[in-house]
Amino acid sequence: MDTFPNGAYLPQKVEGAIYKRWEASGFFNPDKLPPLRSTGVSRGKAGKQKELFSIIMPPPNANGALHIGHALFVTLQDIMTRFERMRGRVALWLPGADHAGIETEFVYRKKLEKEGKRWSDFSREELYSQIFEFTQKNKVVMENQLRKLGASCDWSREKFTLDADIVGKVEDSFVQMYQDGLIYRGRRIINWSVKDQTALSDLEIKYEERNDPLYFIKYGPLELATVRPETKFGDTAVAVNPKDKRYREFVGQMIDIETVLGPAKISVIADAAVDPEFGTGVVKVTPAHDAADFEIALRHNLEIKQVIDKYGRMNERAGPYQGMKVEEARKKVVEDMQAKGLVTKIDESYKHSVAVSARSGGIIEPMVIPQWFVKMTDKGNTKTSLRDLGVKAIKSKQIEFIPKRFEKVFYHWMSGLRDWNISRQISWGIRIPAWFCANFLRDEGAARELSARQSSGRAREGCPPIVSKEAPLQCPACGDHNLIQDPDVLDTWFSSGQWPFLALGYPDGKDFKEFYPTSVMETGWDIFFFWVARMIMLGMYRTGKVPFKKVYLHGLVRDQDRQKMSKSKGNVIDPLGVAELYGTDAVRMSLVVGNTPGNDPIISEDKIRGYRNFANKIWNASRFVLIHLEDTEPNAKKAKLTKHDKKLLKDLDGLTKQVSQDMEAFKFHHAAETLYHYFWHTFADTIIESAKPRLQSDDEKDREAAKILIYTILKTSLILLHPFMPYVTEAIWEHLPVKEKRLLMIEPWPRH
RNA sequence: GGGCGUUUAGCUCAGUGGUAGAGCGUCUCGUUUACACCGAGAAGGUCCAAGGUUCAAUCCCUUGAACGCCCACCA
Repeated sequence: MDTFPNGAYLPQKVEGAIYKRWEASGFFNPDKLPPLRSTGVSRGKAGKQKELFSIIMPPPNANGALHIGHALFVTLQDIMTRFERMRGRVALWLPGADHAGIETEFVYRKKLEKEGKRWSDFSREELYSQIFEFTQKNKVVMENQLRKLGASCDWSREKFTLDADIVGKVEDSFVQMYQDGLIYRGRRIINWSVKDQTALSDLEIKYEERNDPLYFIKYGPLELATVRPETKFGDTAVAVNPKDKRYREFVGQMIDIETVLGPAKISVIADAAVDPEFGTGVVKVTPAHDAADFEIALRHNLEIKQVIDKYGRMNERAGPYQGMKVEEARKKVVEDMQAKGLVTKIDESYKHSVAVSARSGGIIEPMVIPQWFVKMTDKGNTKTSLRDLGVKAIKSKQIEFIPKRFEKVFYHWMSGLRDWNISRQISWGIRIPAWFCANFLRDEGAARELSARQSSGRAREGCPPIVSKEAPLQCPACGDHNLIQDPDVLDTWFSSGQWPFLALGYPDGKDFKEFYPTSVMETGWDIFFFWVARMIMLGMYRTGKVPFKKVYLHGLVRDQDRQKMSKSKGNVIDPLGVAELYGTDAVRMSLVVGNTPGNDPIISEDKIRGYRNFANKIWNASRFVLIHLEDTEPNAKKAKLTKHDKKLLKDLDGLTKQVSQDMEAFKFHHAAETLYHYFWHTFADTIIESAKPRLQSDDEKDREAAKILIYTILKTSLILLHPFMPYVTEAIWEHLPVKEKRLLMIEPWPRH
């Protein structure tokens, strides 16, 4: 028994070697799984149909170390995979890593800053290769961390979102969607992040409540309220509600107004979007810098006049205020208007929401800049309406959410879908496969001076963009040879939204044909819209099938005070650190027990310690059993089981059944807790205790019965516990006196 | 302004139309040779509130409260 030392279980001494043995066995690879021993039939053959299980790992961002949230998904997905493998399925868990465009670019910017270098010191190509190297290094670190956490994924199939074949397929999708009219180059109001110097999608911004003064300003005969007087240079109308009797006489008129730049004329329009209750019921319309105003401009064909530039400074239209930052200009404009007596009132108590970049916190300036958009809805065309495709996938029950309530969340979000801006003005990512000729660029530049309706509706005067995977030699319309590729890159979620089928080798790959649609997608609810909803829509569009049959959504790991863990708060639990300290199994158990789908789990070091104790309990109870076996399996023929023994073994079957049902129903928290309680308080505290005197009995048959009893229960318990606590169970399994023993990871799950 | 969720023991959470559950914590006892990362035992709950359905409600329905979250073109 020297390989099975006394005393405490020391995970640090066994985990590394065990993972190596698993990996070397090849059993992570579904192609290399051996037949099931119990039946002798080949794995996965139930009837003639192979029973497959597949799960695609949400690729972690290759820009840093894994955090506790990653440990949570590893635990849940590994539990599923190990369970399915043991019950005989051809189980594939496909790992990957994400280049994570904008996030990685920001991380790398900070890294450069720390090193005293500047982003602008490098060419685009230099930066790209530097960041590529950076992600490759991180990827290796992450892979080893995933190993440490016990992930039984098939490393031979690992994919990176920038692998050449993946990039090619993403470009194919772009081209296809362009041809289908699902992707278009559009001139619409977008979220411009001044700080980040890129456009962001609606999901990448958040709203912060601010207290800004509301200025009441004279506009000739009218008076209106605004928080942004500095944008008045971009006003192209004044709007009132069509039902508002107060202003009826002005609608359709040009009114004379006095401004800080002198007298001017502006038209008054009526639009239902104006709330007569707000302020004076009159609103200035600034289509270039306000999303609502842009919509109004579309309805009334107003001119779009940009007055703020990409750096958040006033442009030439602002006259004397040109070059000032927005905040500064606001102050000056108000002062000058006050001097002219144009400000009638200032409401200092006004509260409203301001859009900021969710990532950097920088202010969002709505602007009209040409971008690439994915059309989310297509009236009447259910084949190309991404929204219709997505809704259909859920309505038809081809996809089931766990927990179910996310169905409602999904429909709700889908109902309000707006077109998705997928171009980012950054370097790191998949470059947009579109080329522009001089004519195109001239035309797009000129379009800035056109009205909303003109620029969106008119036939192009210039050439269209050339959307193609390969660089074209010349513009087919004008013959220009000096084509430049669109400098922008794709939103990361555009590529990761296609991950399930891309990672499996769509459209011709063997894995794609075999494993798609995948069995389950397991991820956090925080990226439900970003990722899950888009995978569903893009999967349906591109492959005609759902990307997965079930979606299991876990929550955000929080600390004892329910706070989100973050480095700045200093409340993070480093999963690798605690795994080293208390053992991986303890960390995994603490992440799964008491954690129901869709809810945020709370984890503390105390909880982890509790399961460290449990691992130790398993270790020692096993040691006790093995000491009494003296290295041989107990002989059933010699044993005389009592009625009570038989009842206990029947209870064990009940446990197996209960746990199996829980696993199949994705109630991992319940299965884990049931096993914990059974092993410790039923098996160790009661059954082993009462077996002690019998193990000393003079009656050989009674002695043998006691051995059979505790050995049988131990064996079954180890199997059932293995998906949850793979290391300690495998470590003990090595010492069991089983003939022709193989790894516990492929031991058949008991019948139930 | 819409929508979603939560509310059960001191803490973290399960759970069921039929006498309320676990872990941790607390208290008492125990130096039993697998384990002190242990064992035996105990205390501790109007299951958020009110009303309804029912023979019976913590669970189903209605209304409300508190807390949390998501969505939204709040000038």
